[in-house]
Amino acid sequence: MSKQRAPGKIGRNSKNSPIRMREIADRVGVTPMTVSRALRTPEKLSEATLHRIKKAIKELGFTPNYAAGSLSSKNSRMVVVSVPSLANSVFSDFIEELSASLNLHGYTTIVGSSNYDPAYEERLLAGFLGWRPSGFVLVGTSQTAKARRLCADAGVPIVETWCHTRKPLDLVVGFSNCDAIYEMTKSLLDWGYGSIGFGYVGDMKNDRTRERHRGWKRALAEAALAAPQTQTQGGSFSLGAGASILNGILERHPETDAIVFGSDTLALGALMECHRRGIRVPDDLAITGFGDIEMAREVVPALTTVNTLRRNLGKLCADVLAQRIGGKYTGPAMIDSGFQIIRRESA
Amino acid sequence: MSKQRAPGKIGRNSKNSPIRMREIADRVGVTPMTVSRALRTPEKLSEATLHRIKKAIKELGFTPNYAAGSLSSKNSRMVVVSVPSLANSVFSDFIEELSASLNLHGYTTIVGSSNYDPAYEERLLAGFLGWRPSGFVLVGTSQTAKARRLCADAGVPIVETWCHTRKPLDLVVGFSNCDAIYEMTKSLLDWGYGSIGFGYVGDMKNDRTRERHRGWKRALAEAALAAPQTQTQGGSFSLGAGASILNGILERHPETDAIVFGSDTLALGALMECHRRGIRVPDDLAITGFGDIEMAREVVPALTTVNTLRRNLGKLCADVLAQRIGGKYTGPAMIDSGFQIIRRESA
DNA sequence: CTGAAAGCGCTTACAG
DNA sequence: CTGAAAGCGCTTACAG
Repeated sequence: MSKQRAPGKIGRNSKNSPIRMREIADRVGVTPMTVSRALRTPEKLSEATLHRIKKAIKELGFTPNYAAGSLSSKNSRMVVVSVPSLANSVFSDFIEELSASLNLHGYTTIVGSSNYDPAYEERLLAGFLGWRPSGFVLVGTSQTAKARRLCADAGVPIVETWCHTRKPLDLVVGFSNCDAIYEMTKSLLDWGYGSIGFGYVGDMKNDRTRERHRGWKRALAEAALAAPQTQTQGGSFSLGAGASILNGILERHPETDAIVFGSDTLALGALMECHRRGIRVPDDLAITGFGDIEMAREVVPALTTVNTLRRNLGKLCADVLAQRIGGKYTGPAMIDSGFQIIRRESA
Repeated sequence: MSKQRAPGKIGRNSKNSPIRMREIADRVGVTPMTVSRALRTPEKLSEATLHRIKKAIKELGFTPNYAAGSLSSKNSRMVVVSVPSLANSVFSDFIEELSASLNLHGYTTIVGSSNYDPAYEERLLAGFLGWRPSGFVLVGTSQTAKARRLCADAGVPIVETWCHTRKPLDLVVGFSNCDAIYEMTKSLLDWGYGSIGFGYVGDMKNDRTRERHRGWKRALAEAALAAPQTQTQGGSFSLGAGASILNGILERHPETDAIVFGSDTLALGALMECHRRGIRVPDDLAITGFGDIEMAREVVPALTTVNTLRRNLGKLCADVLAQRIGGKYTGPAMIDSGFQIIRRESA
């Protein structure tokens, strides 16, 4: 099927007329400044002039050069978003909503996916700084110290999200990971489970992992239960990691009757492993996740999990950041976006 | 947990020293032009000067202003990528690899997710044009005619991917959707299935859907089999849609012994529905997907599917586009990235 | 190997 | 309501 035809010249179809405000202005008989006003502050123009300019813009197919605008106004209208991963739909849904909402406010979104690697995240953020972003959205607080300084020193609004924190760079819009897992673990205790493990990936340098772990431990401590069963796994948030964690916990603590996982992906991987091993869920073992991705609802048995309202959160972050950039934000420095425990069949 | 503390002033930590090439130049005792050369063409500088400039850049923490560079060089080093969705990991994996590779080549990636809505995609692309991108990566060929014209008229390299096409805008790097589903359907026939349905979402305006449908039909025609069982579903590529499609096909064609789905998500949704309805897979019904997402490998029974090597494809698109932008691409106008039929338990 | 001049396409800050 | 001048921070295209 591979055609060996060589590619053509670029720009054949191009009109090759670099349309600037100058061209619009000339056609209408005004100066470029008036064209600029038609785009930014149309209310300052006479209706007749505005109408003719708009017509010329449409006819000539003019799109203003953002780089020029960014340079002269010192306002890039660009927002940098740093997420740990794109592969997990909790983040891709969040970004889709965030990006669409920011677009409505007139901002372009640049997404950096660090793959849970703070060093790579730092390099990405350092590079994005060249665009002189108008604002940042950072998932979590576990960036390197240098990366956090770089963002803060940019002197523009920052929204930290997907977490709570006592030392925000600027604004925080998110949920309490600790409270969410605390509630989930307490619910399991209420439902009669007594030997509850915790499964996660990576290490406690990650703020969300650390907080979720803390919530689990706190709930067990309050119930005067020991909290021995915890299991981690190097590598990434994969289904396979969930299976490994399950096996690790059951090997060392066969009495375990429930496992709280730090993500839906891990929980689903464990659930699949239960199918393979013939472990009945929830009769032999209860499993809970975190995120409420679509598969959580559709898998058999359906997964009990935490929903963190990620689409709402994306819109909220966008709206708050846009207001803050515009100097119109008057709300608190920290907004709790909440969460919901969703009980299904797996626990 | 929500603190009612008001947010602080922005830029408190900011050094408030707008570091430009001017500042670096002054400190070293050269002109900004020499600093510019240190970044773009270091081989043209004396080693001593280069060393001192690099030192000053590091000490002052200088990042060049990309907007200024973009404006003066008419080279934004920005690549626009348009995908139908971020939620499906086939695309998020592709983008992660594409974006990381483009970053290595010195390009910033702007991602637009259209949610399978060509009208929205057109608006997104039109907006991105303001950044004067250096290149485009477009998934599929089903953009609106106007959107395709906008990209072509930008006069920069374009890579169309995730497909083959006879009328490329510029370059094509992708796989044949028709061949892939043809091979899958033929395999099912080889494995003894005789009444094979096809499940998809949306309509035949989408080039990938159309091609996959064609592949299925062709395989059945070659085997002198009728191809009655096809079922679509409005809405999006969700697990729920997969379940609906399954039910629709089985209701109208109870003799169906295999269903080829146009995506893993649909296939997995159908598989879950089989669990709920007590339909044994593959004994009562075989199911195949498209994409080979992680869950395909881990689900029970594991899913037979098509792997389209999306990470390789992302890197390939990035490398080809970067070469083409640099005027160094000498390969064919169309590169076949291939696919693999992955047989697992579900068929 | 390095520099002085001009300009990229906008917006700011005055003026009228 | 509209315009003329200056400048944002780089790079191009000469010069030497």
